[in-house]
Formats: sequence, structure tokens, C-alpha cells
Amino acid sequence: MFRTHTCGELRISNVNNEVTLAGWVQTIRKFGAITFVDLRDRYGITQLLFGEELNQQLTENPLGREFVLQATGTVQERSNKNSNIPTGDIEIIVASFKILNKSAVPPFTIQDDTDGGDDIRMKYRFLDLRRNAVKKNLELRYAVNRATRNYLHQQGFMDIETPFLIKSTPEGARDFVVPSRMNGGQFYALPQSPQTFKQLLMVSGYDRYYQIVKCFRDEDLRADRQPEFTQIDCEMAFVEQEDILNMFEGLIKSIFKEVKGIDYAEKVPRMTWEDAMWNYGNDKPDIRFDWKLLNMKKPSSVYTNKKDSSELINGAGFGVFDNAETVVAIAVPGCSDYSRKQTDELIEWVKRPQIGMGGLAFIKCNKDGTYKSSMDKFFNEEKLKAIAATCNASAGDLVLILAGAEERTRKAISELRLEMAERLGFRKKEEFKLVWILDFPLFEYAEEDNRWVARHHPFTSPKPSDIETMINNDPAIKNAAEYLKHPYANIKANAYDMVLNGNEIGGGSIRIFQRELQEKMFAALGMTKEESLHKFSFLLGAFEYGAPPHGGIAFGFDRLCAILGGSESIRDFIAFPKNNAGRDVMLDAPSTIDEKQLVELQIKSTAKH
RNA sequence: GGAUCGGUAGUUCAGUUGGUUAGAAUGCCGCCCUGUCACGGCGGAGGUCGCGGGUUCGAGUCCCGUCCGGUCCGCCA
Repeated sequence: MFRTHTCGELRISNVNNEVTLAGWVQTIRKFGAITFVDLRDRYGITQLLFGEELNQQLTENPLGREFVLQATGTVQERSNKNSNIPTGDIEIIVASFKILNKSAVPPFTIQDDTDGGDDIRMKYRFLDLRRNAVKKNLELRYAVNRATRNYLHQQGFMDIETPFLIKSTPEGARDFVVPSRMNGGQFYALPQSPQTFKQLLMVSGYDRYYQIVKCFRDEDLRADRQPEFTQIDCEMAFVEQEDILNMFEGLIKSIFKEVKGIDYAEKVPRMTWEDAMWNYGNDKPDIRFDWKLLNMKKPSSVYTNKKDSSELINGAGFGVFDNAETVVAIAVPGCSDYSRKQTDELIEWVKRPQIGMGGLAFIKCNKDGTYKSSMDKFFNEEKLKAIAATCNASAGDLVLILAGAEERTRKAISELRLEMAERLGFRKKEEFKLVWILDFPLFEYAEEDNRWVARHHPFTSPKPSDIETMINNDPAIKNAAEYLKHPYANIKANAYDMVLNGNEIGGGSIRIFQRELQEKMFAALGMTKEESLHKFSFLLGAFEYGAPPHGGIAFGFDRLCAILGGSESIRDFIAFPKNNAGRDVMLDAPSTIDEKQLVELQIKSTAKH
């Protein structure tokens, strides 16, 4: 037997027990005749005490960091206790030990506060994974996994595996492809999601399906995006949107409860996409803080039919505002005392290429009731006061104003809103606020191709009230500049996103389940009948044989874990992640393959010589 | 495809206006130490300043190119 206990479980009640432990040498502290060794395994750290009688053996078999050690001895109460670790009241008086394996000196210290940088830790990920910080994240990931399975199982969902070697589909992300040796010149694609399979399972009658499943997308990466990632993929038959929202609100609350011990009692608020864009400039608003945007001009028709409540600025004679398509403001609490240096720095911040604004106007709502702005030449104090009042700014607030083209300006102020909240500490990691975003547009206009693309995916159904608009109108866009006037621009989707603290953690839709409407959708996306049959005959065929109404949702599992763990980066929650160039720096993959393999795959011909 | 930050000892970093032998901490090695837990003390080894080219009497430092890593924009139904 290698061990009788783990390194995390012995307590004062075990005193005088004869035990054997096995683990890795974390630290060695030598004091002349006696030596302390901290032995570590997955469960914790236990202090070993090597007495004088073992000195000879230790000299002959010196220990080093990360050696794999087995030690047998007696548990005794420590004379000096360590309250920092659970086993800190006891130590093992070692009677005998065995080095099970030696270790090279590790390139960085295996400690909570390691001295290693990201690069070296990724290269030696198997060592990094020994560290508490990473272990804790993987444990959290497993807890989310268990909570998910428990809840969905209780609700009658069935885990069904779907294939990874599938067919490349148009639309959406770029596919990873796999050459087929047995079918020369042909390729499988790895799934971007099991979308069509789960819909087929609904046709087959498995009316509650789920899978915690890898998905693959060959697109550029970010801190929160990996080429292979995990989704909680779900689909239900005989449901409408309301059923899905309730079911998966339940899932996320169950995860909060089991993983974080949080009772998320209140109903998750719901917001239309239009309201999200209007009030936050963003389809995934962080509502941990209110800070709504103030639209100071009438909106363009991108955000349709909103009443303008303030025409304060028009005609005031300030060209920057008068000539701008959009002028939008936000009141930042408690920042009226910003110095010239601080406001200048904010102006530089919005001018960065990533934000791309020409400048930033501001109004300081001083605590003494006076107003001071960067536009004092153009507006008198009365006017400034009126603008500030419309922004719901209080004394002490700083009103920040951006002006410019609609889309860019809204995006910019949305970024500015998040940046200011971050700086002021309003984005608390341990505060969790959910919101459903509903009624997305079904289509987006793709300028480069002059055609419609599905905003969610091509299997998303339009709102019932929009079905006729879709069926009765020709999707062709005759005048690209006026695409917003096309009836398709206003069609709303039966789609929903779940947003947690400003991150999209899940999204789904009620699907199309009739062949005629699905064909119309493919046509609307610019596919010919032949193309759609070539790509999707299996799905269209399935719809001929009694497809039930159905819908579903998929959650980004890695991202959800990262947010629950208070991290920006999903890499910390993946055992073996890839870097931002899609490389596994530990394996050094991808790599070239043998010419023999290339020939076998018929990617390269044999006729070389 | 684009922007931006970084690359100096095993590791994390400092390195002034271009100027003698490139430093610190930590780790590593040796010696000392019977209650440490970030142990302590003394001593030691350890460098292709990412790579290539250029400017200069002289380059870690300036210029050009390139590779690697981080972050972001585009992209990601």
C-alpha cells in the first residue's frame, strides 16, 4: 500500500496513529540534526519531521524539490502549530522513507505565489497544474459540471453524444477541417456546435437533450476565446421561449447555489435588444451598476421608434454636436473633482485606435452646485445644468459626452461606461447580476456580400408576427445604402441571450421546424435551392417526418467558470489551453506532419522524383 | 488583416544621455544551524542582453527587419 492517508486529512485526533503518506516535496527546511519537509498532494500539505537518526540516510539519498516521496511514521502534536493550513496542528515523525522518484529542479516554484510567468507556466503546464491556484479553478469547473448534470438530470434531460467528424457548413465561424484518408480529397469538419444534431434528436423524440461538449471554431482568439471550447448544449421539444427562459434560469441559479452557495432568488430581469442598445450601447450590458446612457439627439433608425426626450443640443451652435449623427452622454458618480490631467487622460483613452473617437466632452457637476465643462465657450451654465439634469447627474458627478457616427459612438460610450465602472470599483467580482436579452433582429446586413446573414444562426425562427413579412417579401437588397428600409431589417428573432456581469454566457432560440420556412430562410441568406439541399438535405428531409416545435440554448462553459471564479481569462479554467495564436506551447502543436502522412491523405502526390 | 506592450542569470525584473568588468531578488550548489513553516547565517556558480542587419571610436540602450509571448480592434451564426 502506497499510502494510508492523503496529505490533507490528518488532524489532532490522529495523534499516535501510524501512517504512510505519499506526495511531492514542496519545501525542505534543515536545522542541523533535524529536517522539516512539507509533503504535498492534491489534498493538502503535511509536515514531515526527519530526526537525527535519519541524517545518514538523508545524506546518502538527498531530497530535492518535487521529489516523489513515501514516508511512514507516527502522527504527533506540533510544539509550534501552523494555523495557516488544516493539518497545521500535527506533523509526522518519520520512521522510514523511500524516494519513489527524483525530480529535476523545476523551472519555477510550485507555490501559490509562483515566480513563473505565463509563458513558462504554459510550457510546463503539468507543473503549473500542481499549484493551488490552478487546482482550485479546475475544482470549480468540475463543481459547475456536476451542478449542471444534477439539475438537467433531475429535469429529465438525457445526455446524448454527437459526432465530432461532421460536415462543413456555410455561415457562421470558419470550420476546422480534417482530411479523410479513405475519401481522398474530401474533408470532415469539426462541429462549431452540435446544432443540427440536437435538432434531429428532437425530430427523433428525445425531447430533452443535453451535452457538455467540445466545440471548434477556427477564428482569432482572445483571453476569453479558445479554438476548442466547451458548451453546455441543450435542446427541448414542445416548448416556447417562456419555457426555455424558466428552465435555464433554473439551471444557472442551481449552479450559483451548488457552486457558490448563492441564493439567487429574484427572477432574472428581461430586456429587449433594442432597450439594451439604447440604454447601454451594448447587447450584453453589465447591470451591476445602473448608469444608463443619455441620448441627446434623435436616434438614427438603427434603433427604431424610440422617442427622443431631449433636443437640448440641436441648434446650440456647437458644431461637434450639431454635425454628429449621435450625441450620447453618461453621468459618472463622484468624479466631478477630476483634475485637468485626469480628464486629459480620459480624452486620450477614447482616442486610442481601439475606441477611435475624435475627442470627449465633459461637464463637471461641482459639489457647490456650479458647473464647469469643456464646452464653456458654447454653453452657458443654465444649459450645462439642463444637460446634467437630463442625465440624472447629481452634484459631484462627471458627465462624459461622445459625439459621432451612430454605431461607433454607441460602442465607444459603452466601452467608456465599463472602463469608468472598472476604475471606480463597480465591477465587483463577487457580485453576480443576470439579465435576459430578448427580441434580437433575425438578420444582419453583410456589406461585403450585399446580403442578409443570420444574426444567431440560420435555424432560428422569426417571431410569429414576423413570419408573414419574411415569407411575403423578396430578400434581395436593391439599394445597399438603404438596407435599413428593407422589411427584413425589422424582423425580430425568437432568440435570447443570457448575460452575466456584462458577459454573454449563453444564447439560443426557438428553431424553425417547418421545411417551407427553413427553405425560405436559406433563400433569404442567399443560398440557391441546390446549395441548401447540398448542405442541409438531411435537416430539410427530417422536417418532412414530423418535426416537433423545439428550441434550445447553449452556455459557454469555460466562460461561465471563469466568471464564477472571478477571472477574465478562460485559460485559467482549462487544464491544457492554447495560446492566442492557437498554439499548444507545451506540445508545440500544430506541427508539420510526415510526407508519408500527406501522401496517405492524398494532400500531396507521390510523384515527387 | 491591423494596433499596442513586452523579450536581459533557471525564474521575476532593474539597467540613467550610447561609455570601464551588465545588477537585484529569488532559485540552484557548498558549509553552519534542534522547532521551522517566505527559516536564518556565510560563501559560490550562473548571461549568445530573442535572432539578423545597420548607425557609431563604442550598442542591452538608437534605427531597420524578423521570431516569440501578452492585450485589444477586425473576425467569432
